[in-house]
Amino acid sequence: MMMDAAPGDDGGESRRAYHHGDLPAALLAAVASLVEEQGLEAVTLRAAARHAGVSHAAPAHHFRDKSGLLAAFAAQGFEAFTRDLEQARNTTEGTPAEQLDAMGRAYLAFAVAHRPWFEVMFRPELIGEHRAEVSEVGKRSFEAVVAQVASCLTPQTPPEEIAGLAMSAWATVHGLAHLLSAGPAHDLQVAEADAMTDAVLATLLAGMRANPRWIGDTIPN
Amino acid sequence: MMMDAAPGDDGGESRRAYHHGDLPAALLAAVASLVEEQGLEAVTLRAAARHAGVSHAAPAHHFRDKSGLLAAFAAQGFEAFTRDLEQARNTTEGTPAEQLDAMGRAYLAFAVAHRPWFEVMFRPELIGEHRAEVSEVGKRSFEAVVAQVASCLTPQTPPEEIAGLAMSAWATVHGLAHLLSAGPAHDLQVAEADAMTDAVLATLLAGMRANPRWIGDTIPN
DNA sequence: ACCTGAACACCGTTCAAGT
DNA sequence: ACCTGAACACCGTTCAAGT
Repeated sequence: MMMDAAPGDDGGESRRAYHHGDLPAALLAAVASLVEEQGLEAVTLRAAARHAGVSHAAPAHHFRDKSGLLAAFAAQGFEAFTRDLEQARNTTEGTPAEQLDAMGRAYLAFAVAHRPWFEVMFRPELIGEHRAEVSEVGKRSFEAVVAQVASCLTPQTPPEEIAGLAMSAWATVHGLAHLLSAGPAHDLQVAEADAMTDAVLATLLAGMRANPRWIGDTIPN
Repeated sequence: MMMDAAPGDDGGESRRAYHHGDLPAALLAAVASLVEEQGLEAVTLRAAARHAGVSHAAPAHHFRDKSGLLAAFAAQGFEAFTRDLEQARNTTEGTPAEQLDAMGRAYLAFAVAHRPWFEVMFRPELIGEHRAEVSEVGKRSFEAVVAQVASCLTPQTPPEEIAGLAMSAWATVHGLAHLLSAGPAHDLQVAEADAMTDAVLATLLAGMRANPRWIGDTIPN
């Protein structure tokens, strides 16, 4: 309430809606709070509509179906994710390897801090036919990692080799993130999470350092 | 039909049931074929009951609720999984490192060949309150990996260090498995899967070899 | 003990009808 | 254009009643 709407300019297809300034945004916010408070299973179209104060049929006018709503939610997540990854790199002064390490920790921090987001982002069956729009933004996250891995390698490194090492980094951190999320069910103590993170990142970086193309420990001039 | 039931001995709590010799087993088989044919979303208690030829209320007499049925399904999965991992080690002659590599490939093969099983096994929210029974068997899978990692390290290696390296191996392979499953949604070409597997396992083993405790490349006497 | 049928409170989706 | 209300076919779960 008390939104400072742009006074003059409220042009053609702007979002002045029936009950809200922006029902799509209200529904996405509803998804976020539902998933935060009651878990992913509690996210239903009807509950989101209730949360936004509209009828259960209203969401259909903005998202084709439930997976459309979740796809939009996942896309938002990937944008925040990419932002976190890039910020971790940009605020870390030091070697490319140290920046890559920081990105790995940012990855894990995101997975822990925004578990539901993370879950939707990597569960393609939830977004059904809407994969295209999500993989668009998801690719940008992956490219951020690839770029950093590339900066740890000699400029002549062929793309397939960069991709292989980037995949190593991505898979390692992603797997740890997944296990730390699902882990409590399999007796992985969260108390050990920090020690595990250090150990896993150390092994990953040691493996990358073994590559003859590695130059990640020298700050580029 | 035409089951060779034990002729004499069909003692007290044996599974001679109403319509089936074993409705619980029939329901688990129904879950397997449902998930195989139509995906995990198609798995409902009612559909499983239909598949088994019983009323929709029948499953409640054998599994407390839907998550109970899925927990039993996941437990079956972990047993098969452990079997595959141990078989990969036992049928690989060579260094401990080569056996570990074989286990990693068995892990990935399982995830690809039994994607739905794999999915249920590592989605704790699906099994709800029944985590205990699943983590019981799940722990055995993890222990198989830990044991093999331990055999790649000097006997004096402290348990925390073994755990850290085992977690590296587990997380790396698990992450790759997860990405290869969810990957098609994020433009990871399956065509590259084999190359990625080789690259990721090579980096993992290189990282483990960098550890001063490593003795995995010599066949124990 | 094992299973059924009806009942209840929820879903997602569709569609005529309202403004 | 945007939203509602009713309707439809599905769920999971419970529970009296049957054998």
